[in-house]
Amino acid sequence: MTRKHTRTRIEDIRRKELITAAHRVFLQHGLGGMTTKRICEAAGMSPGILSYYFNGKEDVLYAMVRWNNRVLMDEVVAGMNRAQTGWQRLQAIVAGNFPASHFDPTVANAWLSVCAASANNPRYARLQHIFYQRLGSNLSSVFAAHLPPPDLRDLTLTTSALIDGLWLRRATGFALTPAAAAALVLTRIEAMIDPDLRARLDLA
Amino acid sequence: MTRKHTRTRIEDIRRKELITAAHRVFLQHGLGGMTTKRICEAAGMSPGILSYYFNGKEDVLYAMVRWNNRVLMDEVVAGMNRAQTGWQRLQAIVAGNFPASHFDPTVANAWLSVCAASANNPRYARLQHIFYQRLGSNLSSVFAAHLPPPDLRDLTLTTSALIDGLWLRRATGFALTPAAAAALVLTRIEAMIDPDLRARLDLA
DNA sequence: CAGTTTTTTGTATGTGCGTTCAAAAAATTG
DNA sequence: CAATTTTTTGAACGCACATACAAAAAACTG
Repeated sequence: MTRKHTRTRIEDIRRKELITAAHRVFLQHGLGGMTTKRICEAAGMSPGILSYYFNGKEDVLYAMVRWNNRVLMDEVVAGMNRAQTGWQRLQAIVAGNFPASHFDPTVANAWLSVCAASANNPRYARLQHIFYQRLGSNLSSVFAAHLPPPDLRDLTLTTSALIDGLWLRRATGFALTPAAAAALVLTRIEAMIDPDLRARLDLA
Repeated sequence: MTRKHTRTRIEDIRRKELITAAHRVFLQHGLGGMTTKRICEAAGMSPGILSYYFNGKEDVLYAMVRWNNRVLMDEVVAGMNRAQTGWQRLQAIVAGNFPASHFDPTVANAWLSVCAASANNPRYARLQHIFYQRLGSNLSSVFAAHLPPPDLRDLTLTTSALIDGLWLRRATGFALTPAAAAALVLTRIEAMIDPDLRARLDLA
């Protein structure tokens, strides 16, 4: 039992070390630049170790993307919980999609390479799907009581498209701060809803 | 002279054949799935031929992306020339960015893989830059006389981000027709400018 | 048609990758 | 400390690919 326990602990430690190492390589080289050698090197281990703790490179990448998505989602939820009004919840959602420490060309490109890879990787596609659904349900929690479903659908689509598009432009090196990006999205949302609704969001 | 002429003609023909073959492979497999073997096979030629007419695979890919961008730009310009009013010119610009025959998940993914590759390929990055600048200058030709530079800049950024974002969503399989995408973008632009300006665009 | 040049072929070569695995090292146990 | 199990190593293998190149085929020439 003690033996089993120790074994499991080390296994968990190594797996997490490999995942975070993979994340570092990912941010620096993008999904295409991630090689077994580089990941293990970044983790300070031998190349062969990867197959011992994972079923293959794909497993590490998937775990890494999953972990990364999880962190981002948690930040958004935390921000929403701190919010008092509907508009503040909206601010938290938008701001959470432009994390100050990660809205830069390198990270944007890395994220982009995952989107591109989703085309031929159902597991990545699934993670992306979940991500979009989460964004949609967050926005719904703000607007559902005030908008008919078709308008809500349009607003959700526009917002997510706008966010993605800004990330894409950032990937090309376009000068844009996280705050400016968030402000731009919020301004556009304001232009899309009627002033009456906008006012009500400051109360609820 | 005759000899030289013939040689050049065949060279041009083969190069174009390889480029269009590369384009077909590109649309089907994305940038990452393009191998010399596949390209030459699609062109009905032997694998070694590529090195004879190009300096390497990168050259073919670059020529292909360049050619593709050119075709898209030409369509937009043609549409703009047919337009009578400012609003119609805007419609042409937006519609031209959602070509009916190419706005589908496969093409969107292929395009996305180029964006991802731009990170480590200055030549692709340059093509992308030109593409965005062209979109910006087209939009400017509609709005420049009516908007101060900062507003114009914001409108251009929002519009291009929205367009890119919709392509990105389409890449994930999101159900969206070219017409619906164009209509959505136009609706959002309408919401961003004041009604007076909107009315004037139907005249000029 | 023989001679010459252009074009095409298919194989050979080198490279980088993911994965495997026997052996070494380290840790654990009695 | 010896025995056993767990963990790590690093070289070896197979595969896919871009490219080079000598040989073959085709086209052209006088």
